[in-house]
Amino acid sequence: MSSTQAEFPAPFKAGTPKAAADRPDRREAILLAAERLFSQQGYHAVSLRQIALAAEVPLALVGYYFGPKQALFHAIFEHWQATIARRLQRLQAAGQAGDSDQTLTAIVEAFVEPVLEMRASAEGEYYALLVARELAFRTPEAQSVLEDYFDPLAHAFIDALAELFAGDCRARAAWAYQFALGALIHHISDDRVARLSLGQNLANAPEAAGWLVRFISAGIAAVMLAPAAPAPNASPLPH
Amino acid sequence: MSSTQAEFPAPFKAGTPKAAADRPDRREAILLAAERLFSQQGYHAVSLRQIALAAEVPLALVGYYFGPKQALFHAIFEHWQATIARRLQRLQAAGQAGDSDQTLTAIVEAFVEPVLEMRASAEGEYYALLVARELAFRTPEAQSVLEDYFDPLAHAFIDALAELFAGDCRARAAWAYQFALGALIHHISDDRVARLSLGQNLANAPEAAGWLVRFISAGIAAVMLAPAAPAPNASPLPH
DNA sequence: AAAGGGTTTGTACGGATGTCCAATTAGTTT
DNA sequence: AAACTAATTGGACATCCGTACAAACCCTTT
Repeated sequence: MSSTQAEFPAPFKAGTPKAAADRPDRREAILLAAERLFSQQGYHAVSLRQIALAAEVPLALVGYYFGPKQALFHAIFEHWQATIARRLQRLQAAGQAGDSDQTLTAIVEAFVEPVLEMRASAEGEYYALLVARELAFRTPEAQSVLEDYFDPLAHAFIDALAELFAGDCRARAAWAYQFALGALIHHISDDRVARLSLGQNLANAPEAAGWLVRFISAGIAAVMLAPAAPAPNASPLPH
Repeated sequence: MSSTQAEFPAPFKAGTPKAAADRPDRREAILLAAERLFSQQGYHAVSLRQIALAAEVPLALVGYYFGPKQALFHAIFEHWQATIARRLQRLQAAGQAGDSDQTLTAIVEAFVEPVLEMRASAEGEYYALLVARELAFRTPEAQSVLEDYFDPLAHAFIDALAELFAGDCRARAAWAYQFALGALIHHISDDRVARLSLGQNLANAPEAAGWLVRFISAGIAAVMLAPAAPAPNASPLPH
Protein backbone atom coordinates (compact mmCIF):
# COMPACT_ATOMS: atom_id res chain seq x y z
CA MET A 1 0.00 0.00 0.00
CA SER A 2 1.09 3.55 -0.59
CA SER A 3 3.10 5.30 2.04
CA THR A 4 1.14 8.42 2.97
CA GLN A 5 -0.26 7.73 6.42
CA ALA A 6 0.28 10.12 9.28
CA GLU A 7 -0.10 11.04 12.93
CA PHE A 8 -3.01 13.39 12.46
CA PRO A 9 -6.13 13.31 14.65
CA ALA A 10 -7.83 9.96 14.31
CA PRO A 11 -11.03 9.47 12.32
CA PHE A 12 -12.81 8.20 15.44
CA LYS A 13 -11.88 10.51 18.22
CA ALA A 14 -10.09 8.13 20.55
CA GLY A 15 -8.39 10.77 22.62
CA THR A 16 -11.49 12.37 24.09
CA PRO A 17 -13.43 9.77 26.09
CA LYS A 18 -16.89 11.33 25.95
CA ALA A 19 -16.68 14.29 23.63
CA ALA A 20 -19.68 16.55 23.46
CA ALA A 21 -21.87 15.09 20.72
CA ASP A 22 -23.80 18.28 20.09
CA ARG A 23 -20.85 20.05 18.57
CA PRO A 24 -20.79 19.60 14.80
CA ASP A 25 -18.16 17.24 13.42
CA ARG A 26 -15.86 19.59 11.58
CA ARG A 27 -13.56 16.84 10.40
CA GLU A 28 -16.33 15.10 8.53
CA ALA A 29 -17.58 18.39 7.14
CA ILE A 30 -14.17 18.90 5.58
CA LEU A 31 -14.12 15.38 4.19
CA LEU A 32 -17.57 15.79 2.67
CA ALA A 33 -16.76 19.12 1.09
CA ALA A 34 -13.50 17.77 -0.32
CA GLU A 35 -15.33 14.79 -1.75
CA ARG A 36 -17.87 16.98 -3.48
CA LEU A 37 -15.47 19.53 -4.88
CA PHE A 38 -12.82 17.02 -5.99
CA SER A 39 -15.42 14.94 -7.75
CA GLN A 40 -16.93 17.88 -9.57
CA GLN A 41 -13.84 19.77 -10.64
CA GLY A 42 -10.90 17.44 -10.17
CA TYR A 43 -8.09 17.34 -7.66
CA HIS A 44 -5.93 20.11 -9.10
CA ALA A 45 -8.81 22.47 -9.85
CA VAL A 46 -9.84 22.71 -6.19
CA SER A 47 -7.93 24.68 -3.58
CA LEU A 48 -7.86 24.02 0.13
CA ARG A 49 -9.42 27.43 0.63
CA GLN A 50 -12.43 26.46 -1.45
CA ILE A 51 -12.80 23.30 0.60
CA ALA A 52 -12.57 25.20 3.87
CA LEU A 53 -15.11 27.71 2.64
CA ALA A 54 -17.55 25.00 1.56
CA ALA A 55 -17.11 23.18 4.87
CA GLU A 56 -17.52 26.45 6.76
CA VAL A 57 -14.31 26.01 8.69
CA PRO A 58 -11.18 28.16 8.78
CA LEU A 59 -8.44 27.18 6.40
CA ALA A 60 -6.00 26.08 9.05
CA LEU A 61 -8.36 23.40 10.30
CA VAL A 62 -7.97 21.45 7.08
CA GLY A 63 -4.27 21.16 7.66
CA TYR A 64 -4.81 20.32 11.29
CA TYR A 65 -6.95 17.28 10.54
CA PHE A 66 -5.48 15.97 7.32
CA GLY A 67 -2.06 17.49 6.82
CA PRO A 68 -0.99 18.00 3.21
CA LYS A 69 -3.54 18.19 0.42
CA GLN A 70 -2.52 14.80 -0.94
CA ALA A 71 -3.28 13.14 2.40
CA LEU A 72 -6.79 14.62 2.36
CA PHE A 73 -7.35 13.06 -1.05
CA HIS A 74 -6.16 9.71 0.21
CA ALA A 75 -8.36 9.91 3.29
CA ILE A 76 -11.46 9.95 1.11
CA PHE A 77 -10.72 6.51 -0.30
CA GLU A 78 -9.87 5.18 3.14
CA HIS A 79 -13.26 6.32 4.32
CA TRP A 80 -15.19 4.31 1.72
CA GLN A 81 -13.18 1.12 1.78
CA ALA A 82 -16.08 -0.91 3.14
CA THR A 83 -18.36 -0.41 0.15
CA ILE A 84 -16.09 -2.48 -2.06
CA ALA A 85 -16.50 -5.47 0.22
CA ARG A 86 -20.28 -5.18 -0.11
CA ARG A 87 -20.05 -5.33 -3.89
CA LEU A 88 -17.99 -8.53 -3.70
CA GLN A 89 -20.55 -10.18 -1.44
CA ARG A 90 -23.35 -9.19 -3.76
CA LEU A 91 -21.52 -10.73 -6.71
CA GLN A 92 -21.05 -14.05 -4.97
CA ALA A 93 -24.78 -14.19 -4.25
CA ALA A 94 -25.50 -13.58 -7.94
CA GLY A 95 -23.98 -16.88 -9.03
CA GLN A 96 -26.87 -18.88 -7.55
CA ALA A 97 -29.56 -17.89 -10.10
CA GLY A 98 -31.49 -20.15 -12.48
CA ASP A 99 -30.72 -20.38 -16.20
CA SER A 100 -27.81 -18.61 -17.80
CA ASP A 101 -29.83 -15.60 -18.92
CA GLN A 102 -30.97 -15.00 -15.38
CA THR A 103 -27.48 -15.52 -14.02
CA LEU A 104 -26.04 -13.00 -16.44
CA THR A 105 -28.67 -10.47 -15.48
CA ALA A 106 -27.99 -11.14 -11.82
CA ILE A 107 -24.27 -10.61 -12.29
CA VAL A 108 -24.81 -7.38 -14.17
CA GLU A 109 -27.22 -6.17 -11.53
CA ALA A 110 -24.67 -6.98 -8.86
CA PHE A 111 -22.24 -4.94 -10.92
CA VAL A 112 -24.49 -1.95 -11.52
CA GLU A 113 -26.94 -1.54 -8.71
CA PRO A 114 -24.71 -1.01 -5.68
CA VAL A 115 -22.93 1.72 -7.57
CA LEU A 116 -26.15 3.42 -8.62
CA GLU A 117 -27.48 3.17 -5.09
CA MET A 118 -24.37 4.80 -3.78
CA ARG A 119 -24.62 7.46 -6.48
CA ALA A 120 -28.22 8.13 -5.47
CA SER A 121 -27.50 8.31 -1.75
CA ALA A 122 -26.66 11.55 -0.09
CA GLU A 123 -23.60 10.06 1.54
CA GLY A 124 -21.95 8.35 -1.42
CA GLU A 125 -23.04 10.61 -4.22
CA TYR A 126 -19.75 12.36 -4.68
CA TYR A 127 -17.50 9.42 -3.89
CA ALA A 128 -18.93 7.53 -6.86
CA LEU A 129 -18.26 10.53 -9.04
CA LEU A 130 -14.76 10.86 -7.70
CA VAL A 131 -13.89 7.27 -8.46
CA ALA A 132 -15.36 7.54 -11.94
CA ARG A 133 -13.43 10.65 -12.88
CA GLU A 134 -10.14 10.68 -11.09
CA LEU A 135 -9.12 7.09 -11.72
CA ALA A 136 -8.82 7.64 -15.47
CA PHE A 137 -5.56 9.52 -15.07
CA ARG A 138 -2.25 7.75 -15.22
CA THR A 139 -0.77 9.25 -12.13
CA PRO A 140 1.04 6.95 -9.72
CA GLU A 141 -1.58 7.76 -7.09
CA ALA A 142 -4.50 6.66 -9.22
CA GLN A 143 -2.69 3.49 -10.25
CA SER A 144 -1.96 2.41 -6.70
CA VAL A 145 -5.53 3.04 -5.60
CA LEU A 146 -6.81 1.05 -8.55
CA GLU A 147 -4.56 -1.90 -7.92
CA ASP A 148 -5.12 -1.97 -4.19
CA TYR A 149 -8.87 -1.51 -4.03
CA PHE A 150 -10.50 -2.11 -7.40
CA ASP A 151 -8.52 -4.76 -9.25
CA PRO A 152 -9.74 -7.60 -6.98
CA LEU A 153 -13.30 -6.57 -7.71
CA ALA A 154 -12.67 -6.50 -11.45
CA HIS A 155 -11.06 -9.94 -11.38
CA ALA A 156 -14.03 -11.34 -9.52
CA PHE A 157 -16.46 -10.05 -12.12
CA ILE A 158 -14.35 -11.25 -15.04
CA ASP A 159 -14.01 -14.68 -13.48
CA ALA A 160 -17.75 -14.86 -12.95
CA LEU A 161 -18.36 -14.06 -16.61
CA ALA A 162 -15.75 -16.53 -17.83
CA GLU A 163 -17.33 -19.22 -15.69
CA LEU A 164 -20.84 -18.49 -16.91
CA PHE A 165 -19.87 -18.76 -20.56
CA ALA A 166 -17.86 -21.96 -20.65
CA GLY A 167 -14.73 -22.40 -22.71
CA ASP A 168 -11.48 -20.52 -22.92
CA CYS A 169 -12.99 -17.07 -22.91
CA ARG A 170 -11.40 -15.10 -20.12
CA ALA A 171 -9.75 -12.70 -22.54
CA ARG A 172 -13.11 -11.91 -24.10
CA ALA A 173 -14.61 -11.50 -20.65
CA ALA A 174 -11.94 -8.93 -19.84
CA TRP A 175 -12.87 -6.90 -22.91
CA ALA A 176 -16.55 -7.15 -22.09
CA TYR A 177 -15.91 -6.09 -18.52
CA GLN A 178 -14.04 -2.98 -19.59
CA PHE A 179 -16.80 -1.97 -22.00
CA ALA A 180 -19.39 -2.52 -19.28
CA LEU A 181 -17.38 -0.54 -16.78
CA GLY A 182 -17.15 2.32 -19.25
CA ALA A 183 -20.90 2.41 -19.73
CA LEU A 184 -21.46 2.37 -15.98
CA ILE A 185 -18.87 4.99 -15.16
CA HIS A 186 -20.01 7.35 -17.85
CA HIS A 187 -23.60 7.03 -16.77
CA ILE A 188 -22.61 7.82 -13.22
CA SER A 189 -20.74 10.97 -14.08
CA ASP A 190 -23.08 12.15 -16.78
CA ASP A 191 -25.16 15.28 -16.74
CA ARG A 192 -25.47 15.65 -20.49
CA VAL A 193 -28.26 13.19 -21.16
CA ALA A 194 -30.88 15.70 -20.09
CA ARG A 195 -29.64 18.13 -22.71
CA LEU A 196 -29.19 15.49 -25.42
CA SER A 197 -32.64 13.99 -24.84
CA LEU A 198 -34.17 17.46 -25.12
CA GLY A 199 -35.28 17.31 -21.52
CA GLN A 200 -37.01 13.95 -21.68
CA ASN A 201 -34.45 12.12 -19.56
CA LEU A 202 -33.21 13.20 -16.17
CA ALA A 203 -29.56 12.56 -15.39
CA ASN A 204 -29.28 9.49 -13.18
CA ALA A 205 -33.02 8.94 -13.11
CA PRO A 206 -33.95 5.71 -11.33
CA GLU A 207 -35.48 4.15 -14.42
CA ALA A 208 -32.13 4.43 -16.16
CA ALA A 209 -30.84 1.52 -14.10
CA GLY A 210 -33.04 -0.91 -16.01
CA TRP A 211 -31.90 0.39 -19.37
CA LEU A 212 -28.29 0.21 -18.31
CA VAL A 213 -28.61 -3.38 -17.11
CA ARG A 214 -30.24 -4.26 -20.40
CA PHE A 215 -27.56 -2.53 -22.43
CA ILE A 216 -24.66 -4.14 -20.59
CA SER A 217 -26.19 -7.62 -20.43
CA ALA A 218 -26.88 -7.71 -24.15
CA GLY A 219 -23.45 -6.31 -24.90
CA ILE A 220 -21.70 -8.92 -22.78
CA ALA A 221 -23.74 -11.73 -24.31
CA ALA A 222 -22.95 -10.52 -27.82
CA VAL A 223 -19.23 -10.54 -27.10
CA MET A 224 -19.16 -13.84 -25.23
CA LEU A 225 -21.41 -15.73 -27.65
CA ALA A 226 -19.72 -14.54 -30.85
CA PRO A 227 -18.44 -17.53 -32.87
CA ALA A 228 -14.82 -16.41 -33.25
CA ALA A 229 -12.82 -13.27 -33.79
CA PRO A 230 -15.53 -10.98 -35.10
CA ALA A 231 -15.61 -10.18 -38.79
CA PRO A 232 -15.70 -6.44 -39.45
CA ASN A 233 -19.29 -6.54 -40.69
CA ALA A 234 -20.69 -9.33 -38.56
CA SER A 235 -24.24 -8.96 -37.30
CA PRO A 236 -24.18 -7.69 -33.74
CA LEU A 237 -27.27 -9.53 -32.59
CA PRO A 238 -27.01 -13.10 -31.29
CA HIS A 239 -30.37 -13.29 -32.95
CA MET B 1 -21.01 29.39 -29.32
CA SER B 2 -19.21 30.45 -26.18
CA SER B 3 -17.70 33.84 -26.33
CA THR B 4 -13.97 33.11 -26.31
CA GLN B 5 -12.83 33.87 -29.81
CA ALA B 6 -10.26 36.53 -30.35
CA GLU B 7 -8.06 38.64 -32.53
CA PHE B 8 -4.92 36.60 -32.02
CA PRO B 9 -2.65 35.54 -34.89
CA ALA B 10 -4.58 33.33 -37.24
CA PRO B 11 -4.05 29.58 -37.45
CA PHE B 12 -3.13 29.91 -41.12
CA LYS B 13 -0.76 32.81 -41.34
CA ALA B 14 -2.73 35.14 -43.59
CA GLY B 15 -0.69 38.24 -42.94
CA THR B 16 2.63 37.00 -44.26
CA PRO B 17 2.27 36.14 -47.94
CA LYS B 18 5.23 33.82 -48.31
CA ALA B 19 6.63 33.23 -44.87
CA ALA B 20 9.92 31.43 -44.70
CA ALA B 21 9.01 27.77 -44.50
CA ASP B 22 12.32 26.70 -43.01
CA ARG B 23 11.62 28.43 -39.73
CA PRO B 24 9.95 26.06 -37.27
CA ASP B 25 6.27 26.64 -36.58
CA ARG B 26 6.29 27.78 -32.98
CA ARG B 27 2.53 28.12 -32.81
CA GLU B 28 1.96 24.48 -33.64
CA ALA B 29 4.72 23.43 -31.28
CA ILE B 30 2.82 25.12 -28.47
CA LEU B 31 -0.43 23.51 -29.51
CA LEU B 32 1.13 20.05 -29.64
CA ALA B 33 2.78 20.39 -26.25
CA ALA B 34 -0.44 21.66 -24.69
CA GLU B 35 -2.34 18.73 -26.18
CA ARG B 36 0.06 16.19 -24.76
CA LEU B 37 0.39 17.70 -21.29
CA PHE B 38 -3.32 18.46 -20.87
CA SER B 39 -4.26 14.93 -21.86
CA GLN B 40 -1.75 13.34 -19.51
CA GLN B 41 -2.17 15.46 -16.40
CA GLY B 42 -5.35 17.44 -16.85
CA TYR B 43 -6.03 21.09 -17.59
CA HIS B 44 -5.53 22.50 -14.12
CA ALA B 45 -2.47 20.40 -13.34
CA VAL B 46 -0.49 21.90 -16.20
CA SER B 47 0.93 25.42 -16.12
CA LEU B 48 1.65 27.63 -19.09
CA ARG B 49 5.30 27.57 -18.12
CA GLN B 50 5.40 23.79 -18.42
CA ILE B 51 3.84 24.05 -21.85
CA ALA B 52 6.30 26.70 -22.95
CA LEU B 53 9.18 24.59 -21.66
CA ALA B 54 7.96 21.49 -23.48
CA ALA B 55 7.43 23.46 -26.68
CA GLU B 56 10.86 25.08 -26.28
CA VAL B 57 9.51 28.61 -26.59
CA PRO B 58 9.56 31.51 -24.14
CA LEU B 59 6.53 31.84 -21.93
CA ALA B 60 5.28 35.07 -23.43
CA LEU B 61 4.91 33.48 -26.84
CA VAL B 62 2.09 31.31 -25.55
CA GLY B 63 0.10 34.37 -24.62
CA TYR B 64 0.99 36.06 -27.87
CA TYR B 65 -0.50 33.31 -29.99
CA PHE B 66 -3.38 32.10 -27.86
CA GLY B 67 -4.17 34.68 -25.25
CA PRO B 68 -5.56 33.36 -21.96
CA LYS B 69 -5.06 29.76 -20.92
CA GLN B 70 -8.67 28.87 -21.55
CA ALA B 71 -8.37 30.07 -25.13
CA LEU B 72 -5.42 27.75 -25.66
CA PHE B 73 -7.52 24.86 -24.39
CA HIS B 74 -10.29 25.90 -26.72
CA ALA B 75 -7.89 26.19 -29.67
CA ILE B 76 -6.99 22.52 -29.37
CA PHE B 77 -10.56 21.52 -30.11
CA GLU B 78 -10.79 24.15 -32.82
CA HIS B 79 -7.76 22.52 -34.40
CA TRP B 80 -9.45 19.12 -34.57
CA GLN B 81 -12.82 20.38 -35.62
CA ALA B 82 -12.47 18.77 -39.04
CA THR B 83 -12.47 15.28 -37.55
CA ILE B 84 -15.92 15.91 -36.13
CA ALA B 85 -17.16 16.87 -39.58
CA ARG B 86 -15.70 13.63 -40.93
CA ARG B 87 -17.57 11.65 -38.29
CA LEU B 88 -20.80 13.37 -39.28
CA GLN B 89 -20.27 12.53 -42.96
CA ARG B 90 -19.47 8.94 -42.08
CA LEU B 91 -22.69 8.73 -40.08
CA GLN B 92 -24.78 10.01 -42.94
CA ALA B 93 -23.25 7.41 -45.24
CA ALA B 94 -24.14 4.72 -42.73
CA GLY B 95 -27.85 5.28 -43.19
CA GLN B 96 -27.79 3.78 -46.68
CA ALA B 97 -27.17 0.15 -45.65
CA GLY B 98 -29.43 -2.83 -46.24
CA ASP B 99 -31.56 -4.31 -43.50
CA SER B 100 -31.85 -2.79 -40.06
CA ASP B 101 -29.19 -5.02 -38.51
CA GLN B 102 -26.67 -3.90 -41.09
CA THR B 103 -27.69 -0.28 -40.68
CA LEU B 104 -27.23 -0.43 -36.93
CA THR B 105 -23.80 -1.98 -37.31
CA ALA B 106 -22.89 0.66 -39.86
CA ILE B 107 -23.99 3.44 -37.51
CA VAL B 108 -22.00 2.00 -34.64
CA GLU B 109 -18.95 1.57 -36.82
CA ALA B 110 -19.29 5.18 -37.90
CA PHE B 111 -19.40 6.01 -34.21
CA VAL B 112 -16.45 3.92 -33.10
CA GLU B 113 -13.93 3.52 -35.89
CA PRO B 114 -12.91 7.12 -36.59
CA VAL B 115 -12.19 7.56 -32.92
CA LEU B 116 -10.10 4.42 -32.66
CA GLU B 117 -8.19 5.37 -35.78
CA MET B 118 -7.41 8.73 -34.29
CA ARG B 119 -6.39 7.11 -31.02
CA ALA B 120 -3.99 4.86 -32.91
CA SER B 121 -2.45 7.66 -34.95
CA ALA B 122 0.56 9.60 -33.79
CA GLU B 123 -1.14 12.93 -34.48
CA GLY B 124 -4.46 12.35 -32.73
CA GLU B 125 -3.34 10.15 -29.87
CA TYR B 126 -3.33 12.87 -27.27
CA TYR B 127 -6.42 14.62 -28.56
CA ALA B 128 -8.45 11.45 -28.17
CA LEU B 129 -7.14 11.02 -24.65
CA LEU B 130 -7.88 14.62 -23.86
CA VAL B 131 -11.46 14.32 -24.98
CA ALA B 132 -11.95 11.13 -23.03
CA ARG B 133 -10.49 12.39 -19.78
CA GLU B 134 -11.05 16.10 -19.49
CA LEU B 135 -14.60 16.45 -20.74
CA ALA B 136 -16.06 14.50 -17.82
CA PHE B 137 -15.46 17.33 -15.39
CA ARG B 138 -18.07 19.90 -14.57
CA THR B 139 -15.86 22.87 -15.13
CA PRO B 140 -16.78 25.82 -17.32
CA GLU B 141 -13.99 24.96 -19.74
CA ALA B 142 -15.23 21.44 -20.30
CA GLN B 143 -18.87 22.41 -20.56
CA SER B 144 -18.34 25.08 -23.19
CA VAL B 145 -16.24 22.74 -25.33
CA LEU B 146 -18.84 20.02 -25.07
CA GLU B 147 -21.69 22.24 -26.10
CA ASP B 148 -19.82 23.92 -28.91
CA TYR B 149 -18.17 20.95 -30.56
CA PHE B 150 -19.69 17.65 -29.45
CA ASP B 151 -23.37 18.20 -28.82
CA PRO B 152 -24.19 18.48 -32.55
CA LEU B 153 -22.48 15.15 -33.16
CA ALA B 154 -24.34 13.51 -30.32
CA HIS B 155 -27.67 14.79 -31.58
CA ALA B 156 -26.93 13.42 -35.03
CA PHE B 157 -26.24 9.94 -33.67
CA ILE B 158 -29.27 9.97 -31.42
CA ASP B 159 -31.47 11.09 -34.28
CA ALA B 160 -30.07 8.34 -36.50
CA LEU B 161 -30.89 5.73 -33.85
CA ALA B 162 -34.37 7.11 -33.26
CA GLU B 163 -35.03 7.01 -36.99
CA LEU B 164 -33.76 3.46 -37.39
CA PHE B 165 -36.01 2.14 -34.64
CA ALA B 166 -39.34 3.66 -35.51
CA GLY B 167 -41.74 5.02 -32.95
CA ASP B 168 -41.46 7.59 -30.19
CA CYS B 169 -38.11 6.43 -28.92
CA ARG B 170 -35.74 9.38 -28.90
CA ALA B 171 -35.50 9.34 -25.12
CA ARG B 172 -34.40 5.71 -25.20
CA ALA B 173 -31.95 6.52 -27.96
CA ALA B 174 -30.43 9.20 -25.76
CA TRP B 175 -29.87 6.68 -22.98
CA ALA B 176 -28.40 4.16 -25.39
CA TYR B 177 -26.10 6.77 -26.86
CA GLN B 178 -24.72 7.72 -23.46
CA PHE B 179 -24.04 4.10 -22.57
CA ALA B 180 -22.32 3.57 -25.89
CA LEU B 181 -20.26 6.70 -25.48
CA GLY B 182 -19.13 5.50 -22.07
CA ALA B 183 -17.94 2.18 -23.44
CA LEU B 184 -16.03 3.92 -26.21
CA ILE B 185 -14.46 6.60 -24.05
CA HIS B 186 -13.37 4.17 -21.38
CA HIS B 187 -11.82 1.87 -23.94
CA ILE B 188 -9.90 4.81 -25.39
CA SER B 189 -8.33 5.86 -22.11
CA ASP B 190 -7.89 2.39 -20.67
CA ASP B 191 -4.63 0.72 -19.90
CA ARG B 192 -5.97 -1.70 -17.32
CA VAL B 193 -7.32 -4.39 -19.60
CA ALA B 194 -3.86 -5.86 -20.07
CA ARG B 195 -3.53 -6.36 -16.33
CA LEU B 196 -7.09 -7.59 -15.85
CA SER B 197 -6.85 -10.09 -18.71
CA LEU B 198 -3.63 -11.42 -17.21
CA GLY B 199 -1.67 -10.23 -20.21
CA GLN B 200 -3.86 -11.80 -22.86
CA ASN B 201 -5.27 -8.50 -24.16
CA LEU B 202 -3.24 -5.49 -25.20
CA ALA B 203 -4.65 -2.07 -24.41
CA ASN B 204 -6.19 -0.57 -27.55
CA ALA B 205 -5.32 -3.60 -29.64
CA PRO B 206 -6.80 -3.38 -33.12
CA GLU B 207 -8.96 -6.49 -32.69
CA ALA B 208 -10.74 -4.78 -29.82
CA ALA B 209 -12.62 -2.60 -32.31
CA GLY B 210 -14.68 -5.57 -33.47
CA TRP B 211 -15.59 -6.57 -29.94
CA LEU B 212 -16.52 -3.02 -29.07
CA VAL B 213 -18.78 -2.68 -32.11
CA ARG B 214 -20.46 -5.92 -31.19
CA PHE B 215 -20.93 -4.90 -27.58
CA ILE B 216 -22.40 -1.51 -28.40
CA SER B 217 -24.63 -2.72 -31.22
CA ALA B 218 -26.18 -5.44 -29.11
CA GLY B 219 -26.60 -3.06 -26.22
CA ILE B 220 -28.36 -0.47 -28.33
CA ALA B 221 -30.63 -3.06 -29.88
CA ALA B 222 -31.55 -4.43 -26.47
CA VAL B 223 -32.54 -0.99 -25.23
CA MET B 224 -34.38 0.09 -28.36
CA LEU B 225 -36.25 -3.19 -28.88
CA ALA B 226 -37.38 -3.61 -25.27
CA PRO B 227 -41.19 -3.82 -25.07
CA ALA B 228 -41.75 -1.06 -22.50
CA ALA B 229 -40.14 0.30 -19.41
CA PRO B 230 -37.94 -2.62 -18.45
CA ALA B 231 -38.95 -4.77 -15.52
CA PRO B 232 -36.19 -5.12 -12.95
CA ASN B 233 -35.57 -8.78 -13.81
CA ALA B 234 -36.38 -8.80 -17.51
CA SER B 235 -34.20 -10.92 -19.73
CA PRO B 236 -31.57 -8.74 -21.36
CA LEU B 237 -31.49 -10.66 -24.63
CA PRO B 238 -33.97 -9.84 -27.36
CA HIS B 239 -34.53 -13.54 -27.05
C1' DA C 1 -8.81 26.94 40.96
C1' DA C 2 -5.29 25.25 38.43
C1' DA C 3 -3.54 22.30 34.90
C1' DG C 4 -3.55 20.12 30.72
C1' DG C 5 -4.63 18.21 26.18
C1' DG C 6 -7.41 18.25 22.27
C1' DT C 7 -9.49 22.09 19.10
C1' DT C 8 -9.88 26.25 16.82
C1' DT C 9 -8.24 30.45 14.81
C1' DG C 10 -5.75 34.57 12.56
C1' DT C 11 -1.93 35.35 10.15
C1' DA C 12 2.12 35.19 7.36
C1' DC C 13 5.74 33.11 4.56
C1' DG C 14 7.95 31.54 0.14
C1' DG C 15 6.79 30.13 -4.16
C1' DA C 16 4.10 29.44 -8.38
C1' DT C 17 0.60 31.03 -11.40
C1' DG C 18 -1.82 33.74 -15.28
C1' DT C 19 -1.49 37.87 -17.47
C1' DC C 20 0.32 41.92 -19.28
C1' DC C 21 3.67 45.24 -21.47
C1' DA C 22 7.59 47.64 -23.25
C1' DA C 23 11.48 46.65 -25.91
C1' DT C 24 14.02 44.12 -29.38
C1' DT C 25 14.65 41.42 -33.53
C1' DA C 26 13.44 39.49 -38.09
C1' DG C 27 11.24 39.75 -42.53
C1' DT C 28 8.82 42.02 -46.03
C1' DT C 29 7.38 46.09 -48.54
C1' DT C 30 7.95 50.80 -49.99
C1' DA D 1 17.83 52.45 -47.20
C1' DA D 2 13.86 53.50 -44.76
C1' DA D 3 9.46 52.12 -43.09
C1' DC D 4 6.38 49.07 -41.52
C1' DT D 5 4.35 44.95 -39.69
C1' DA D 6 4.80 40.50 -37.57
C1' DA D 7 7.36 37.72 -34.40
C1' DT D 8 9.94 37.27 -30.34
C1' DT D 9 11.76 38.18 -25.79
C1' DG D 10 12.71 39.27 -20.80
C1' DG D 11 10.83 40.95 -17.02
C1' DA D 12 7.39 42.45 -13.86
C1' DC D 13 2.71 42.71 -11.77
C1' DA D 14 -1.06 41.27 -8.64
C1' DT D 15 -3.00 37.22 -7.02
C1' DC D 16 -3.53 32.84 -5.38
C1' DC D 17 -1.55 28.60 -3.76
C1' DG D 18 -0.05 25.05 0.08
C1' DT D 19 1.96 25.05 4.35
C1' DA D 20 3.36 26.31 8.86
C1' DC D 21 3.06 28.36 13.54
C1' DA D 22 1.94 30.65 17.71
C1' DA D 23 -1.71 32.13 20.25
C1' DA D 24 -6.44 31.55 21.92
C1' DC D 25 -10.28 28.65 23.04
C1' DC D 26 -13.08 24.99 24.91
C1' DC D 27 -13.75 21.01 28.04
C1' DT D 28 -12.36 17.52 31.21
C1' DT D 29 -9.46 16.12 34.83
C1' DT D 30 -6.64 17.23 38.94
